[in-house]
Formats: sequence, structure tokens, C-alpha cells
Amino acid sequence: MAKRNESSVFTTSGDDETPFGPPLIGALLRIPWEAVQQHMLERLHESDFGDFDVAYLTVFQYPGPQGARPSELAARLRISKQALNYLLGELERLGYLERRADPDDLRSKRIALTPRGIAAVGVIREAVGEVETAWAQRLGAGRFDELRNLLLELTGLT
Amino acid sequence: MAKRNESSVFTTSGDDETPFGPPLIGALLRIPWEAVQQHMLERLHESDFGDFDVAYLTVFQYPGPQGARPSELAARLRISKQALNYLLGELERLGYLERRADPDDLRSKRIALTPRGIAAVGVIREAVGEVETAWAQRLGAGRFDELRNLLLELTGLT
DNA sequence: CATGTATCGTCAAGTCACTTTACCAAACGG
DNA sequence: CCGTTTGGTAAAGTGACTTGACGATACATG
Repeated sequence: MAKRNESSVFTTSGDDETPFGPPLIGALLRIPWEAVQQHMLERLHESDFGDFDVAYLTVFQYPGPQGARPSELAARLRISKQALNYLLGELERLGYLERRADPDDLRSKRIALTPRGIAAVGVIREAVGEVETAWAQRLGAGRFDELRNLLLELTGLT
Repeated sequence: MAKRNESSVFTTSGDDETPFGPPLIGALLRIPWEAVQQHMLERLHESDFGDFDVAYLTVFQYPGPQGARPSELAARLRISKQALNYLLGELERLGYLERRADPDDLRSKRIALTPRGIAAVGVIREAVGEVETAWAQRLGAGRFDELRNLLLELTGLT
């Protein structure tokens, strides 16, 4: 194995500082996503949410925790329910959400965002909106819509 | 605390199950990126790289660690050089790379991938290629190229 | 009804990828 | 030369995770 050292696919440049080719779709998705995430955090910290940690973004991932049961949410996020429970404890302590009793199942809880949590979600969505505006300016509105539609089709979120 | 039991702020839509709107660009980027990442890991584990941990993907992020100095790479990845050094230790222990002396600077090291490390990179790139093929089929080759070009322009990687 | 089993949240303990702090050695700029 | 900067690393602590175990509730089956 590992005979892949020669320029079969790496014909982009003659520089052996970059033995790898052009950026693949992985990097092309990761980099702008990280930009979005960072902007969300910046805006949160500028607002009244200086205590909002990066880790909490997991919990607020689309479509958010509102009304969900902890077990269900943990499965959706693909983390253990204990891990989620830890994060929920932090978020409850900071006043972003509450764990309320589920009226239909005495074993279960339901996650309910507090006004503070809802406000944080608002800031997050605003921040993403700002990024979208900036990118729409860079690409042109039509091409940005195109990008969004392509991603929408790709993710199957329709 | 805060017995805010009623729908004070849930005025965005009539349905309080989904107080949030459609998926924003954040989710649209995150979801396919996670798919790529997961596929990379699956392929690595199917190959001879069962010991390749998710965390190591950070180090192999485009354009990869080959020839880099630890400090430089840590800055690029935006983690502390100690954190990177820990990962490099693991990767060196597993035979993916070596830290060699820098001929130009006695303080410094240079990261050099071993054949095993180069092979792993090959598997990673193959895996991403498979995802690209699948997506090109779903969207159509032309529209996938369009997607790639839009992302390329967005990331500024040209 | 009774009873075994699956599911819910949570406690406990351990893991490990990070952090900050602190050093020393080599490079560099007067 | 000598003060400052830079590169790698050791040590200790942190926290977001993991697996394991547990009591309580729900549910399906006899």
C-alpha cells in the first residue's frame, strides 16, 4: 500500500510542500460552517450571553430542543443521554431552559426554553442571517440562493 | 425557578412544536459536512486504520500536517500547541507520522507522515471522493460542480 | 390481574482532548 | 554580548464526553 506518493492525482502544482491535491468537498463544507459557528458565538458573547459555551451549540442545533424529550434529543444529536443530561443541567443552571414533567409519561421530561433561551436562539438566528447576507453579497443573491437550494437538496431537508 | 409556563413569546407561528423557522445555512453546511466526516471514519476503520480516532481528523484537515512545524500547525488549527503536541504524540505512537528535527532551526521540529500516514490520507481522500460521486449522482454532475464552485468561491480557497 | 421486559432520567466513575502555567533551549535583534 | 522572542514540552487542572448501574414508570403478554 501507500504507493500513492507520485503525481497521479496531484498534478495541480509541482510543490512538494503540498503533496495533497486541491481542497475536497469536506474542507469546502467545513470551512464555511466553522465561519458560521464562530460568528454565532461572537454575537452571543456580544449580547447578554457571555456564558454561552461552544458546547451548548450542540443542543441548539436545528431544529432545536424545544419540546423534545431528553432521550429523543440525545438520539438525534448522537450523544449519550447522560452527556446530554449534563449539558441540560448546565443550560438549566444558566437559565436557558427547563426540564418539565411530561404530562403523558411520568418517566419522561420535556425540554422547555425559557425566555432567555428563546432570546439566545434569536441571536443565533440573527447571526446566521448576517452571514447569509454577507455571502449573498459576495456571490450575488441569485447564486447564493442557488447554493442554498443545492445544499437543501443535498441534506434532504427539502 | 421561573414558572414561565405559558406561551408568552411563542408568537412566531401558530404551532408551538416548531417555534423556529426553516433550516438556515448553518445547518445546511453542518449536516453534509458531518456526513462526509462519518464516511471518512467508516472507510478508515474498514481499512487497516481501526485505531484512527475522530480527534485525529483535526490534524489531517486540509491541507494536512505534512512538513509543517507543530507551532505553525497548532496556529492553523486554532488549538494550543500543547493540545496538538498531545495529538502528535498519539499519532506518532500509532505510526502515522514522525516529528523530525528541523534542519534550519534547532528549536523546531517538522512533521513527516510515515507510509502508514500517507496511506491513511489516501483512504480519507478516497472516502471523500466516494461521497462526491454519490452527491454528483444525486444532484447531477453539472449542479454538483456548481455547488463545488460556489463553496470554493465562498471559502476563498480559489 | 400479575409479571417480565423495555424505556425514562439520573448518579457515579472513568476517559481524554483540551486548557493554563511554567520552563528551557535556540534564535534574533540591538 | 545580552534582553527578548519563539519553539517544543512537562505538569496540573477542566469539562464534555463515555460506560455501568439503578429505581421508577410504561407496556405487552400470560
